[in-house]
Amino acid sequence: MDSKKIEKISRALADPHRLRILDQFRKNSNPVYCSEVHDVLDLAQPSISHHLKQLVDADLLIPEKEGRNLKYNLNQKVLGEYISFLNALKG
Amino acid sequence: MDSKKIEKISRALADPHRLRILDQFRKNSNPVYCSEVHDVLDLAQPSISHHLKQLVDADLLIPEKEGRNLKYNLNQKVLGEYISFLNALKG
DNA sequence: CTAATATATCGAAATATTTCAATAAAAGAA
DNA sequence: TTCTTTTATTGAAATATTTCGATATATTAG
Repeated sequence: MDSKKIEKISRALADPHRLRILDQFRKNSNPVYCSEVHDVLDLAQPSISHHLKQLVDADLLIPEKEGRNLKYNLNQKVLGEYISFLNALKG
Repeated sequence: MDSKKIEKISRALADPHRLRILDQFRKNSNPVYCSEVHDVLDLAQPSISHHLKQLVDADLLIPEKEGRNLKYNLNQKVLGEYISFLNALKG
């Protein structure tokens, strides 16, 4: 994983709302629905859309349409690669 | 490790210059001197000071004065806790 | 088709971050 | 003490991010 990608993932993780979104995956496990995120975050709809986009653009979440709804799966592969980078840094 | 700290560490990692600073630890191993960072980054001195401060404030680097100079050690404990958080998220 | 629901995009305001010149402070050298 | 070196702080400009109202798009229901 290159440095630009590490930076992007780190930035995606650097926000309290986005961390709460990710926390849903620990509580509910995959998948998490957009509407569930709406229930948990006290933000306007465009803001939630923005935050989910950051996570998808960082490849941390994989979106999938399901009719009118949108569900997200955690990208364990990318998360694992990010963790590997940090482990290598740790030495 | 609480959410605020995860956020702070993530933000500290979300910058190309700061990632290059951390890369020095992989190349040279501990400790890394402030002057070495200066040699590697093409930034004005106050900018380097700013970036090092972000890393220290996030507890990723532990500063130590050595005469006029300043050296930094990687905080492996905190880095390990951050990795643990990510592993728990990964599930 | 029309209405309702779910999500995305646009555009602008508010806020945060990055950068550097200027300056300050700390510490050793002369 | 005075000079030099090393790092930190201040203040301001440039840039990036977050937020939301308004609006657009997509999909299903009736």
